[in-house]
Amino acid sequence: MPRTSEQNREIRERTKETIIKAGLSVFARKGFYGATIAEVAKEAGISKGLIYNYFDAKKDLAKAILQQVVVLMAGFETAFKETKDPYEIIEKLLKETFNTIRENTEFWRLYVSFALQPEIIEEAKTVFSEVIDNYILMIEKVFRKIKIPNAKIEAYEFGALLDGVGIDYLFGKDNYPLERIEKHLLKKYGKKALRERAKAKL
Amino acid sequence: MPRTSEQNREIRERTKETIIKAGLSVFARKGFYGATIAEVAKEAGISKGLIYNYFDAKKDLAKAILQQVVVLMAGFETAFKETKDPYEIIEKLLKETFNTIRENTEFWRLYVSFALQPEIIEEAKTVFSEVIDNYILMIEKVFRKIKIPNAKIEAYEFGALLDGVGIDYLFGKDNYPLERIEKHLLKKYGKKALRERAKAKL
Amino acid sequence: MPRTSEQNREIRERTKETIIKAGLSVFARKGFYGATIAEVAKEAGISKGLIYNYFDAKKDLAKAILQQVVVLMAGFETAFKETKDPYEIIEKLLKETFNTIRENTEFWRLYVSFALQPEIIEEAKTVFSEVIDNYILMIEKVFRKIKIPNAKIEAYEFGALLDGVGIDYLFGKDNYPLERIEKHLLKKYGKKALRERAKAKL
Amino acid sequence: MPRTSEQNREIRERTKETIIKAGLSVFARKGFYGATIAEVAKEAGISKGLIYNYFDAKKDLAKAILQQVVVLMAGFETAFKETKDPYEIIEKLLKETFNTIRENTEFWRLYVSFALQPEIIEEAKTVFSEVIDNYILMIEKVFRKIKIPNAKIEAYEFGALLDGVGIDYLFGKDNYPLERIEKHLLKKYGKKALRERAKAKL
DNA sequence: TATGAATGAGCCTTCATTCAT
DNA sequence: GATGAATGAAGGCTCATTCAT
Repeated sequence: MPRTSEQNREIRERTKETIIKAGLSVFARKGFYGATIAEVAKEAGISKGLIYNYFDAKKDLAKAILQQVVVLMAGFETAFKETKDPYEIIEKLLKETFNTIRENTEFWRLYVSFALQPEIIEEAKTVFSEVIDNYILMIEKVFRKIKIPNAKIEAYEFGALLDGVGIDYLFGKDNYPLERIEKHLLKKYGKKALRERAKAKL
Repeated sequence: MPRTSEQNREIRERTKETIIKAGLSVFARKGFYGATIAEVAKEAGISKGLIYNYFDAKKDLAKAILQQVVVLMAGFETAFKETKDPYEIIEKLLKETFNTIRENTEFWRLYVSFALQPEIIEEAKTVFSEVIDNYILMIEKVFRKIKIPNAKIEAYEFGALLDGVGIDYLFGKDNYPLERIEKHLLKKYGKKALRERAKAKL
Repeated sequence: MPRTSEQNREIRERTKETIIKAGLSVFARKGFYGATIAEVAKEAGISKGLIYNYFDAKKDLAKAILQQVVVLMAGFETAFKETKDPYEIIEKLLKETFNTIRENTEFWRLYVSFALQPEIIEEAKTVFSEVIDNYILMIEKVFRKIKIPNAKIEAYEFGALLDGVGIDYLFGKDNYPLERIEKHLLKKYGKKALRERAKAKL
Repeated sequence: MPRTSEQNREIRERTKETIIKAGLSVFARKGFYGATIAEVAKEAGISKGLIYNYFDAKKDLAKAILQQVVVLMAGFETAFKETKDPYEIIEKLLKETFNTIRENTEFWRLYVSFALQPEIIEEAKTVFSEVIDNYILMIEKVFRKIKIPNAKIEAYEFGALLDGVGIDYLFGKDNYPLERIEKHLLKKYGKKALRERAKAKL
């Protein structure tokens, strides 16, 4: 008895998911060139050939993974849309970012890798630009709400700061004082400090 | 009549230089895996084989390029050793960094690439860690001199900030408000602002 | 519908066989360095890449061929384990060896090549040493059984003699009086002659 | 002042000698394919280029080396032309051969290598055939003189025996009972034994 | 849908050979 | 005659991709 098309759809979806997940893992660990279709297949527990049933080429798998990364990052942002208190948003954002840096280091690396090698996936740059822009925009709004002067540029600074911490941590993982920096920034961008900065301008 | 060994030394030096320069360019554009020895040779205007007369393997060329990058960065630092006024150091440092980001974008990219792929060159991580550590240390001293509280962690923040700006600029080059951020930071880390921060602590 | 693993096993076995056979032929004709993976592939009627689906490196193919040679030689020996009459064993051994020299000349050449170039396959020396040792040991036993004095050293002589004939035949194939030497040795190591030698000692 | 053509001739001769000597050494150690022109040059203490001033190609150097080997072997033979006593000739021959096997192992290997890979030097086979033929012929004469029956075929056997010992020694150097075999053969081909064999036939 | 054997283009590397000096 | 920098052909090996089943 052949499968119904509904069953097939489900299978396809599940398999695709599996492949992307495996790809995410392998790509993050090895980078685009270092990763092998064979290894992705192995990690996914399927055959090499099957991957080509779902993706036309290695690059297309990378594209799908990129999308996944974007989705994850988007989810990361929207998580704060419900939070009302702007100070709380910032605090959560900081904590969440530091957690990501700490725990999903490889994931971070993938994110940077993609962005650094636009020759692999043209879309990468555009896609990430958007993500970053949104991120910055969100921060900007928050800053604006709490009357931080120069909100826009301060938002850029905030974003760069976190990206920079992430990068520097990647470089010198073992000795990087990630915790201390986190505390430092939590204070610097804490309610009290931000309020003072807002006042100072007046 | 054979060439004198002096002549040969010169030739070798020049050719090596040529290769490294070409390598720097190609590696920066394509990344280690994306770059091809053939392309490096073409860019250098020499034969593939000749490269192996100077470097044992692709990795060794990468290593040499890495060294070059380090030398440049080291020169970058020492440039400020003569400057006495701490406020001036910071100003110069900022301006210089922004110039590098703006003009040597590809160079920047290579720097990050290397650091992100320690599988390629083991030394990369160590080497960059040291460079960064020195950089941070220098800033820390300056901050300490002008009584910025938390000098060490502030130095880390400063370094991360600049790295982050560099990265974000790489991501979204065309729309990134590099100039405005530069101005912003020049103010934020300007004499006046820093003095206030020093006082504030008291 | 994918092939059953049984089918795959069969395919792999057959292909591997094909490759080894082609390798044996090409290696014997050209030697390890002279032989080309491309040529082996061509001789096997497959693509270059496929060889690496079965062997990690050229050396490993050589190793497999070496094993094949060893298997053949081992089979060669065991063939006489059933024969009881020691004189018959020697006669058969001689005839068999001369047949091999005559008909499997290339095979012989490969055998010697491998043994002469242990840089290529470390195991070669060990492996062949064992084969030879066994061979000598077998002869020694036979000699001992028929009371030939100095059985051990005579066995070494016997082995050297046959190896030497093989080599000399390789050198000067066309003019080498292989048949006459065979007859000569059949007589010299024939029942009658050996019995006399045994008696002589008394 | 330019060199006289006589001086030049001398220089050329000496240099050629040096190259061949170095080549002999390197080829013996590494085999034809394993040896490198660069290494030969280094061993000779000259430049790569200079070799091509004396030999058109690697093969031609090999050919010259081959000739050298032949000369050495020929000298080996002629050394006995003066000896009158046939028994002494055989004894000397045996001792000399075993010495060569023992001390000039690498040289032996080269000899065999050349003979085994006629695709490298076509002449090798012819040349060695001649050498061997002469060798055999000489033995044959000696055997004939002392009335050994079947002198010709016995000579072939004698030659094969020595070649075989050489090969087997190459295979299993460390454990091969070279000394004992030497003694054994010295007895077997000693005056007393040979005389008996001569008588036996009558 | 799924498998993995098979293909072949492409890349790194070696090294005999050439050539400017 | 001598040097060694430079060339380029060739070969080993990898791996994305195809295809028969």
